[in-house]
Amino acid sequence: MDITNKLMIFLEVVEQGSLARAAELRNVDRSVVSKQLNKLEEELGVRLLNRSTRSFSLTAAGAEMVKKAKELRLMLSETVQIAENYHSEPRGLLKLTSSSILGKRYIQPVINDFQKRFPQVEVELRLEDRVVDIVGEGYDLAFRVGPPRDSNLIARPLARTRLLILAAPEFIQTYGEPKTIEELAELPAAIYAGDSKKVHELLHIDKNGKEVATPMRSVYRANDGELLLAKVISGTAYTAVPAFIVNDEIIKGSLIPIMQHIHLPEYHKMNVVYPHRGLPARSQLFFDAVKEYIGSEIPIWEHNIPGFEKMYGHKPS
Amino acid sequence: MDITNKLMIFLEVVEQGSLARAAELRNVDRSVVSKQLNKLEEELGVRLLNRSTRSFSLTAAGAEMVKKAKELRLMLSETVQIAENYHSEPRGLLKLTSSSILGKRYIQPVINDFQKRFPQVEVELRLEDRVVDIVGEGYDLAFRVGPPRDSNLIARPLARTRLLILAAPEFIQTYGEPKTIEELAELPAAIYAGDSKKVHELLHIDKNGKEVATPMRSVYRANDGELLLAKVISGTAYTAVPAFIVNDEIIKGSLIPIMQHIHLPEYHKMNVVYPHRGLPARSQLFFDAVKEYIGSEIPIWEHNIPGFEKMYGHKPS
DNA sequence: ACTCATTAGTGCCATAACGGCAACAATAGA
DNA sequence: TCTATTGTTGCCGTTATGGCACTAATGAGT
Repeated sequence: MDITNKLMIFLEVVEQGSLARAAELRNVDRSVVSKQLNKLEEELGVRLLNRSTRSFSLTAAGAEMVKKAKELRLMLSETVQIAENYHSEPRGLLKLTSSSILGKRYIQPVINDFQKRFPQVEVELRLEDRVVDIVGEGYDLAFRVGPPRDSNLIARPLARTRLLILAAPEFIQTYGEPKTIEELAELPAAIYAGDSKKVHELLHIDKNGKEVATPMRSVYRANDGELLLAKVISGTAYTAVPAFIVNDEIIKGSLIPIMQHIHLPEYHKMNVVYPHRGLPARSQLFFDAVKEYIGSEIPIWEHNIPGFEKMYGHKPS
Repeated sequence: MDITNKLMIFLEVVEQGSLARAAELRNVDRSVVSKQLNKLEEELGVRLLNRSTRSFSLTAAGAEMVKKAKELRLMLSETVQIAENYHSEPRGLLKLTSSSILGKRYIQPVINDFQKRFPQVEVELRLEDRVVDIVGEGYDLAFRVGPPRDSNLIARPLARTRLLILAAPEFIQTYGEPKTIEELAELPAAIYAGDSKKVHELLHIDKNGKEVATPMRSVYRANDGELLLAKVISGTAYTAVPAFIVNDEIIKGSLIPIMQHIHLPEYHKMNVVYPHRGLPARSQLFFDAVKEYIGSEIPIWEHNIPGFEKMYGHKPS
């Protein structure tokens, strides 16, 4: 193992905050990281990290070396990228992350065909509803709703996602169908509560064209869309969710879009996020495959909602 | 061995023009280079070189990869440089090249003291009168007379070198002392003939201030200054040489500066040449040590030529 | 066209480096 | 004070490296 790889290990230790986590990330023993770090410092003749068993700090040399190592990593990935540009067939590992539903419904179904077309590509799909470190954990693509939080990442739109408000027929029988926002606000709600966001207010556009936030009376929270739908189907709450969460519930009559007359603002787009320009071919091809699967005009999930175009004040595309 | 080192091997093959020469440079078996190159191509999934047993050509990918590899090499050396800046003591190998006389007379004598001061520095001094590839052969410093041929190299002046015309007393007894350039031109001459330059004409500045080249009647050529002096001491030829070649011959009376009244132009400076800015500490320190040894005003070799300041129309410093 | 010196490639094998395991010391939080 | 976790290091099995020997290819010289 030579100096560049050792520098990459060093960089990962710094970025992950511990040798142990860097080792876990690399799927190697902690001793490997410890020994290679020691060797690096010996080779360079300078201490990079002051470390104890629970923490470390960068030396001045280490801080400067971190910058250099980042440049090296970028350059190395550009180098590999150059080679990949000459590949007749895409190859290598494609490491993807997305939220649970996104992954199961809209990514997983694409993979088999994709791998038939490109048998030399290995795909790893990890469903993470938490905020992940896309760069640090080595993802090629991350599928997300909303803009990325890290401005160093690049986001490319995949599809629009629009909200709708759902209730079960039994819920309506029990509470009556609400006609105004005020009436809705009094009803029990199931809301999404993920690591990074909670939807505890409903935004709508009033008659004057202003965005108004109305608190929802939360009786249930979950970080999984399917859990939310299950609660709503049980007839004990309504929910406001993006359309991609809906499967065939509306078609089957298990769920009914309610308050269709109100004007909801456009929700965040679904994006693909990745670390830097110049996607490997396999990433670009997979992105294209998912986009084709979802549909570039009307997303596939909107086909599960008859008449969706006319609801909630949506403008036709 | 991982990808960076393999890329460095690839680059060296390209720069050296053959696997065999790259192997020689690295002091490894040819099979090592062959195997690592093949591995690199396998890892990148692209052919970099089309090769036969006698030649190779770069593929398009290879050409692009060469550029990248050069950037990587530069970045790696900057990385090592950063570390070296933090060394409390200079350390590592200092690889030097110079011509034979330069090395023996003005570099070798500096090394012991230098290594007493900096015991962690290993010095390799190679005497090469041929043109060497400073970058390709991994030299830290090259000691040269005259400007470097490669504009990517940096030259820092070390000392002035001035010519003088020497003959033995016996030569003068045999041929008489020449009084004009024309008379000199008729006499047998020993001339320097290295790989890169031959001194077969004598330049002088005439009464009108113009540089005039006068052919020398060569009866002897050598690529070593000491060989030239030996021939001149034998009384069978005169020579025109830079002053640093002279040892104690003039003081002992074995050689006499002749034609002192003519005006010789300033000769090339002695330079230290190195590949790029940001010398490692040990290089800078060695440069300083040699400069101090030679003398920053009047070079040490001029002390072997009494009255040299007043000869050949030299302007005082 | 032939010969020859040199180069590139590859199988085999000894050696060195790598990576994992286990044990231990250090440490931060409870 | 205790405990869980982290970083370090000795030891050992595995893997990669590097060298040797051999072979095929090739360009220069005759």
